[in-house]
Amino acid sequence: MARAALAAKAPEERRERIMLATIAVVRERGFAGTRVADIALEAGTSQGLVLYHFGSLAGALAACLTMLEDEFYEDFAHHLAAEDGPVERLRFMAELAAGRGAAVGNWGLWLELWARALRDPDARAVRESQDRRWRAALRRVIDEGVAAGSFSPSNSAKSVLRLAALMDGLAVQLALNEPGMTTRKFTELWWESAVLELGITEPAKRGKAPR
Amino acid sequence: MARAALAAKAPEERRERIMLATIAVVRERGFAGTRVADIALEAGTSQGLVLYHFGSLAGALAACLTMLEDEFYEDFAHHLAAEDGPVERLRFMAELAAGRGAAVGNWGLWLELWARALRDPDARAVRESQDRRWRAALRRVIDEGVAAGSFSPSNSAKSVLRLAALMDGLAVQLALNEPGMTTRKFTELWWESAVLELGITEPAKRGKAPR
DNA sequence: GCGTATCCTGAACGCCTGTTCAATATGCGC
DNA sequence: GCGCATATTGAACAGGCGTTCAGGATACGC
Repeated sequence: MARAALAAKAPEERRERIMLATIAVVRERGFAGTRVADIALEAGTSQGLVLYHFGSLAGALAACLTMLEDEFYEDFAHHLAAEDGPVERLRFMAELAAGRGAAVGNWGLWLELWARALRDPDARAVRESQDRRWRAALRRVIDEGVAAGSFSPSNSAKSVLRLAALMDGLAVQLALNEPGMTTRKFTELWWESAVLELGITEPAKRGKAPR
Repeated sequence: MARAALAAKAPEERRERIMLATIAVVRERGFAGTRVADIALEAGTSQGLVLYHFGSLAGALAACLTMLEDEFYEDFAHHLAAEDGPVERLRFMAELAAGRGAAVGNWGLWLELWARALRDPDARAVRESQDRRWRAALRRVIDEGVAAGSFSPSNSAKSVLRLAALMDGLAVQLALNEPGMTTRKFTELWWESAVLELGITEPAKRGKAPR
């Protein structure tokens, strides 16, 4: 029984280890620089096995993309629900976005994804889905804040677009280590914009809200 | 004499044609997908000549990067100076950014550049230089507006960062053809943000300023 | 006109790398 | 234990592609 479970799981574990290795390599070398040999080395398996499980290098990359997507969102939704009010939730999103460097898939990976999405339909689908989910979450938090009287945006749909876009733009600088751009600065700049956009009055209890 | 001038220029023209071809191919296939053969075909020359002039594929790509940089900025600086006030100039920058799709090097190329800048020092230098120049221009326009009494930002340094980042973020959506994101929407969203950030009162005379 | 430096070509070379495959190992049902 | 299905390996293969190179064209100085 124990051995049966192990046996049934062992290949699955190998498979997952390969996916994790793929993410690691992509993060280090980029999509264009990722080789089957690198993945195999990182995963501690043979090249053949990578192809056995995923059919091709492209297949492995695609699998790692969808894994990234799910992984990130699972964490996010879980933690977001734990926050106890719209202002806190918004604050949480700001900090999470700023911290994507440390969390799963740093922003560099996102830049890679954007560029790849220009040509690869899989990448495009993943990034579009991510984006949609992120904006929907933002939208929900803002609506909640409006209902609670904490926010008073002049046009909440536009505010969602702008605040989401601002995050992406700040992320570019963060990912490229623009001198002067830090996680803290990211949060600060974005939060001030949110305050301006949404007319936030009540300060967030969590985190060190700038000004 | 005429022949001498022709002879002296012909190789230079060939060289430039190759650079232009390189840009064209990169725009179509991306950096990772650009081959020496593609460039040669596009330029109507032999593969050998590309290597003769630029030493290597990487050399050709680097040359096309710096060419892109100069080309864009030349146009920009020229037209910006032609506008006749801070509000108009700011408006011009918004429209130019939104229209980078049509102008030299569409936004897709920029995404490529960002991703490449993660690993390639040349790309990083180009994109950093571009970014710095763009922000400096924004800064100058804003300062001018403050001096003229048209703008009253609470913190102009931060406004520059945010407005520049917002452009990049909106650009991602534009480059990826996010449904609902158009050149017009780009300008509209950004301009409203600028109004909010800078407390612009006087409307721009040029262009169809939203609201 | 002739030699020479520069420019240009296209074929050949050789490396890199994704993929295939035959052989081997592993574990499970019986 | 036996046989079969699945998993795993590593070596060989093949195609793509950057780079090299030997040769030819071109134009200029003399």
